[in-house]
Amino acid sequence: MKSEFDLHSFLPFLMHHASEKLSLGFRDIYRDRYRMTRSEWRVLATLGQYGALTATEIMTHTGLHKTKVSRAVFSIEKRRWLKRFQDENDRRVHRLDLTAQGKSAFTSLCEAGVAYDRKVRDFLGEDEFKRLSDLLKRFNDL
Amino acid sequence: MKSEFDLHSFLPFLMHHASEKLSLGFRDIYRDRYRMTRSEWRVLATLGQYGALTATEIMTHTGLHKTKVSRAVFSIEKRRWLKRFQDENDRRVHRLDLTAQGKSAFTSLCEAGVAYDRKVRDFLGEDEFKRLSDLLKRFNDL
DNA sequence: AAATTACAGTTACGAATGTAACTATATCAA
DNA sequence: TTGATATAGTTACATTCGTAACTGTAATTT
Repeated sequence: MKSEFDLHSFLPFLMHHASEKLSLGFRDIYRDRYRMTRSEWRVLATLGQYGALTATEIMTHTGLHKTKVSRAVFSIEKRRWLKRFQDENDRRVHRLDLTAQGKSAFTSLCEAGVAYDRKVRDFLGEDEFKRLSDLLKRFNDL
Repeated sequence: MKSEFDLHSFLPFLMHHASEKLSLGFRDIYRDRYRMTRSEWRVLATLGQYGALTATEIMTHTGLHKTKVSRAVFSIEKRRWLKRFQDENDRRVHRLDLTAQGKSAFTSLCEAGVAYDRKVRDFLGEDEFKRLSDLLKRFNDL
């Protein structure tokens, strides 16, 4: 069976592999250090970076499905890494804010993130790294 | 809380987003057309491209975990898209080969794949597309 | 040859996921 | 105001997933 199609050159396949390699490399860090899942890491990172947000705002920042956000928030709350505050004007909404412990975990993982970033940057080279970042951003408009 | 870390510029995050966008675009096709999962599509594509293989060979080609391969093979077999042949020399091993129906599904999805590829190529531009492919391939060595 | 180790592939089980339904609240329209 | 519709977030349920244990066979060691 022959065809002009080659799985190993198929961009979704290539991209997925590179993406997994990259994601898992960093996942090892937050998993081993704090037993966190990817959703939890993303929620933590978003709250750490932007301060208090609602679950919906976290969704739009991270692209996570609302059930994932809900579960990740619950799990982070259980660790006492965040507190909820009911919104005064809209009682459906909870403001979510990291505690000191949550911030400290965020800071620690940020450092790891920067280090990981540097490692990848060194591997690819500064120019290629930048080029790749820019290219990937274009996919938002696909 | 401020930091030099920005989730939206973090390569694992960027890459994952681009990857999902790309993968899901194509997944719609094999899912709607044949109700297939990603693992099933990959196994089909690999068998279609390389002819009869063992489960282990499929693993190395696709990077899928062996349980995923096992389940995908089982599911494709149930559709009668592949047949198993026990290896003469090693009875642990099964040679897996697509049936005419399997090949026909593969051919149909290949065409869709080539079309999808062209669409992405047009979107990115020929040069950028090539550059991205090359860049992604480098991640195998990370 | 018997015992041990390695390997191909499957299965069991708990964890994570996605869809859809749900609760509670807010907004809009008549 | 009341009734209909929309939204924030959670929960239930079925599916999928990954890890580890398992089965059967082959290869290696003693």
